Amino acid sequence: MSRKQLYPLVSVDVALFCVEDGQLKVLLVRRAQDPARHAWALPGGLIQPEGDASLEGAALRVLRDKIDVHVEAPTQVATFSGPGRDPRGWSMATLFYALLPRDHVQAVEKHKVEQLEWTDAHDPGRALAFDHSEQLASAVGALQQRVSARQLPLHLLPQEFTLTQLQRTCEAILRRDLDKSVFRRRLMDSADLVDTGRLTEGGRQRPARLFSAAEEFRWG
Amino acid sequence: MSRKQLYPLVSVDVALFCVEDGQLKVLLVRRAQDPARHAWALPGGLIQPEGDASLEGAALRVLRDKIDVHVEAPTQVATFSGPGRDPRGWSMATLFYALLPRDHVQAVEKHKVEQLEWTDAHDPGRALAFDHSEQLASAVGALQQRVSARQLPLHLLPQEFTLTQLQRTCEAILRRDLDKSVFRRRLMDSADLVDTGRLTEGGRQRPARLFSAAEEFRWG
DNA sequence: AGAATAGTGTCTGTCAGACAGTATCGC
DNA sequence: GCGATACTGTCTGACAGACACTATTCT
Repeated sequence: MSRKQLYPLVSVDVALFCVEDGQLKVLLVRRAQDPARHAWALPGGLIQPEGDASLEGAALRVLRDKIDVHVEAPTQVATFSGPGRDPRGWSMATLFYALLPRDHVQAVEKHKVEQLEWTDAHDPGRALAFDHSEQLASAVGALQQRVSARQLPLHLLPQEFTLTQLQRTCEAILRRDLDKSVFRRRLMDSADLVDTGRLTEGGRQRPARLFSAAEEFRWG
Repeated sequence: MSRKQLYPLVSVDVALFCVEDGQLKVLLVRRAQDPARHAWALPGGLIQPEGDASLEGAALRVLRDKIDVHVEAPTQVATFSGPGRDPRGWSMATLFYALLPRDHVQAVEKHKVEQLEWTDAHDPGRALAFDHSEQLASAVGALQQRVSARQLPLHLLPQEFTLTQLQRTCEAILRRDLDKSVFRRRLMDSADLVDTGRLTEGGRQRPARLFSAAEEFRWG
């Protein structure tokens, strides 16, 4: 690209998280087009000023078109920029993360993308295209900070869940064990949780109470 | 502007803070050019892909060109976007804030800008151009969050300062009084402060110890 | 001595961590 | 009863808030 560049390339990238097998996972796509064809990357795409109402709208569109999935409230993390991060020229990418409930993890493959894969978000085990390795680390850090600050990652859980499931989810995000007693004591006061009155069934142990997110719960 | 828009307008805006008279202040400029000519706004400007190494570099350039000032480490807050925020079309602006030491507050006026003014950052007392009122609130919030999380706003202070000055600075940011004993107790452990061994002179009361930022201190 | 600001000591309540104990299910 | 998981109680140490106290300068 040797044209005189008046405008930067503007895109959004999305770190879509889920928790499975006690592990925080992120969705990676194998790129089907240049640049960085065949490399693993976070899903992303260029802004479409005609169609997008905002960067957040663009992030939702990317998830809808590439992964065929809808999420609540993508959260903006930061904007990465510079002349070197994309071979096509001066570019910037605004990074979002989003949380996918564990019972929605049937991400359907679509066109344009060769392959999808859920990978350990803390250690994807490969270099990602562009600056996406750095972006992923930022997104994980932002998510951890939120959870450390007592925000409950309820969007990662099914409609109804037990306190133990919630604890395991937080542990997967923070990558350390939490004390059950401390964890529950803090949740006593939480206005974000509603006791449904129902209990788990079918386990071969004492049933657990089922909770759901309060009507007013918002991530952010 | 009715041309079919392929690229969004990309700019940076900067909330430059200082603390003066026990008040957190932000630098506003009166715009000399359309759009929003004559309106008060945060200093900002369009990205120049030819010259800027990154968005942060663009923020530094804006401060240098418009205000003739250099600051340490502008901090990225968020990116605002949408078709409606600038009359010229689909636009996005990445917001930074920066801290100016109280002894550097001789911001020189330059061309392009009609007027500069330091204004109460918590209550600028006027509507700002574009979405800059919202941006300012975000920047203040981000700064407050940092200070609440124990980060010391040393870049707002002169080279050497007393603990009382530091406390007054934090109070101006958080807009509430802090307890002297508690404040100092926490600073005992801080690796960010170095006791210079010098004392204030010239006051008509007991001299105070002078501190400076540690070599390793970084904002962020 | 008195004003003014610098700096310290101490009591108390809150809360996190650690860990042990009790409860209730299936088998 | 036993294994397994759900849930609760309690001790302790760290720390924040509140507030009174001492220290050191100038006038």
